[in-house]
Amino acid sequence: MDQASDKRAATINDVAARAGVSRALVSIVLRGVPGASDANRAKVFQAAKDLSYRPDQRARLLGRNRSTTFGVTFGLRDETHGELVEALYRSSALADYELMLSPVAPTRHEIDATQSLLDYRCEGLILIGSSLSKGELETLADRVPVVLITRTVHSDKIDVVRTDDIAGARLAVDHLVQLGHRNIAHVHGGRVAGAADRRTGYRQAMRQAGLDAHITMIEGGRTEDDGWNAAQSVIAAGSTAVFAYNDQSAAGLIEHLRKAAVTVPGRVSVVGYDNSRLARSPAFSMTTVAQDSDLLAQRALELLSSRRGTPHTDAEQVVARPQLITRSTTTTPKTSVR
Amino acid sequence: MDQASDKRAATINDVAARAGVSRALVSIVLRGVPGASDANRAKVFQAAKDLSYRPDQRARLLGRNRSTTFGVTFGLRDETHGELVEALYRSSALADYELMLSPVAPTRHEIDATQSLLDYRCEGLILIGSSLSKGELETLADRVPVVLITRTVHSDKIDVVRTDDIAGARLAVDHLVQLGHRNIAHVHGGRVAGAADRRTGYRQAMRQAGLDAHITMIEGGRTEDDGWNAAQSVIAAGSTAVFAYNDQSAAGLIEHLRKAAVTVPGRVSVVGYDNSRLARSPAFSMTTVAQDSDLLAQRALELLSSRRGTPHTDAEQVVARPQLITRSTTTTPKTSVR
DNA sequence: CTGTTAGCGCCTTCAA
DNA sequence: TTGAAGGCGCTAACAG
Repeated sequence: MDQASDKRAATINDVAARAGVSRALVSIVLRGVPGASDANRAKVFQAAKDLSYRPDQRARLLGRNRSTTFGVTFGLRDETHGELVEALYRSSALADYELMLSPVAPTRHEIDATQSLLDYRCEGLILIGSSLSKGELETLADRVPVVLITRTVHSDKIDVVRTDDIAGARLAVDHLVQLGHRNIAHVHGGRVAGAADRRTGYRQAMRQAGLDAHITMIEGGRTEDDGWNAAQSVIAAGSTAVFAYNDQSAAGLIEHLRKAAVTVPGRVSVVGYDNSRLARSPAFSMTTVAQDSDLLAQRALELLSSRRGTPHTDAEQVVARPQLITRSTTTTPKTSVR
Repeated sequence: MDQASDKRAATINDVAARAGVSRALVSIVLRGVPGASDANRAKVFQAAKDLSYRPDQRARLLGRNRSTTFGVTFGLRDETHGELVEALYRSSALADYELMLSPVAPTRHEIDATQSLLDYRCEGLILIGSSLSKGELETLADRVPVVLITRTVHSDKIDVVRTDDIAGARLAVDHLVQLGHRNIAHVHGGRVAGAADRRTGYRQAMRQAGLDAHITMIEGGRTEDDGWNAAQSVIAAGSTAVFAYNDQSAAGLIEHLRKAAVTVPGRVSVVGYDNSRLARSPAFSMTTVAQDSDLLAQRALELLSSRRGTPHTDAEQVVARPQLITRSTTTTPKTSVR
């Protein structure tokens, strides 16, 4: 076994030598472009297989001076980001683009994450739940097409693909209103991406239902802890229903309520957001608002692909429709409200 | 702004031209190796800055015929994998190695994930929670050093860095025994990485406590659903305590128990595994067994770094000690057991 | 201390 | 259909 001793990976030269043809021919055959006899084609394939040859990506992309690679930043701690990344891989399998991942974490700033992607000369960047400033984003967009998922920015240089969170929030609140709730609180997401829209949607729906007086904003966040910490305020406010920023915080809230002997949905109904694993799990079986990850991913990829050559003319805003999923954390109010 | 119109990224030639020196000199200066006058050094830095130049990684790594990059595969759906990846980035910041991520998902097999890493000529592979067969792993190891995290394999070609799960399980069970429990069940992890060791540890600890007769294995898994589904069996078995495969399944189990009016820890104590976000959250505040992610990550990186040149002589098995973290899902049994 | 030269592994004309 | 030559952007060994 000459490749165990000689650990260096096989190159195109090795394949050419073994097949007894020129390097160029190997390249032609392996890329599947016309220009080789069937006999040679077979020889090359055989040789490549024998050597378990795979072209060096670095050389491949460098050589043709294109990377055909899109860079993706995402939060390692954020479960919904993971689902989007999965969806991106699913969609990109069909396209002729590769994906390169660059995680964001408390110890790895988003700027560093994008920089490393740029160092590989990615031809486009997909930023999931970015928290970069508009200025930083536009600086990036000057170098390479950028599309945001799960976050909005008003700039003609940056494409945005997102769910209509205002509509999503309204879906949630309308559902609760229809069930007969009036004291509906919102445990919001603070400054997190998308939180502002969900607040807006909540307010709109409440006003439209004539419940202006019952609008109750409660400090929250995106983690279980944040939901947990909001429980006291929910109880104090005498709400019979809560719309939470996301499923995670809803889960923490539900836990705390139940621990305080406030049954869910018996005494308080709860609606989450994202239709995450947690919400789907029988442990919570949570009524929630689902985003269409596959659609978002697909559109993001399409936008980036279409940006080749065309620089940031006018950016597009793709807005996907959310969907309410009714499970078992919501029901009609038992107690009439004061 | 010539770089907005000319969108092509600056190359080393551009920098050299602007600084009025040769390309080689630029390379020397930018790499920080000796061999340039201070005057030129300054000029090069200035030029590079003006052009906001960053070397092309593909060319850089290709040129010196080393990638100085380790590839990492991980499960997008697995929260503990995310924590390990974070730890890897933390440790690698100190080393002279880059990391390249390649996710595993239902639609992206682990083999494809590793292949893509190999295509970039990573100099080492870190496989988190791999589910490849021993044969597949050894084939990989023939091409490049491989280290496994969170999974064991008995091969002299493959390094393993893991927590002593047998000890971890014993920690959990001993804790319950000391509290006075006797009917202690184990909701196990099935065929998932690490599950076998945890079963072994559970059995050992039970026997050692003279509780052979009370050994109760209950079908589980790694998700909330699996824990949820195990609840009926736990109740049926009349257990006063449960050691679960991991925090996620423990959470599902706790939810179901509470819903069935079986208080935790009042009627049943529960110990999880991993000290994940869920366990730490006040919503669960779970007694659990913690793995030292930072240590695992650091040792994995060290092993790979030391494997340069030295082929798979004898593989090492690094075993980290787990730690019991007592929180509020465990207490002394109230009901005496039959 | 500087610049020239020759690769790294692949792709892409172009002529044979 | 095939092979030779040049280039991608960078590094590194070598003379000047």
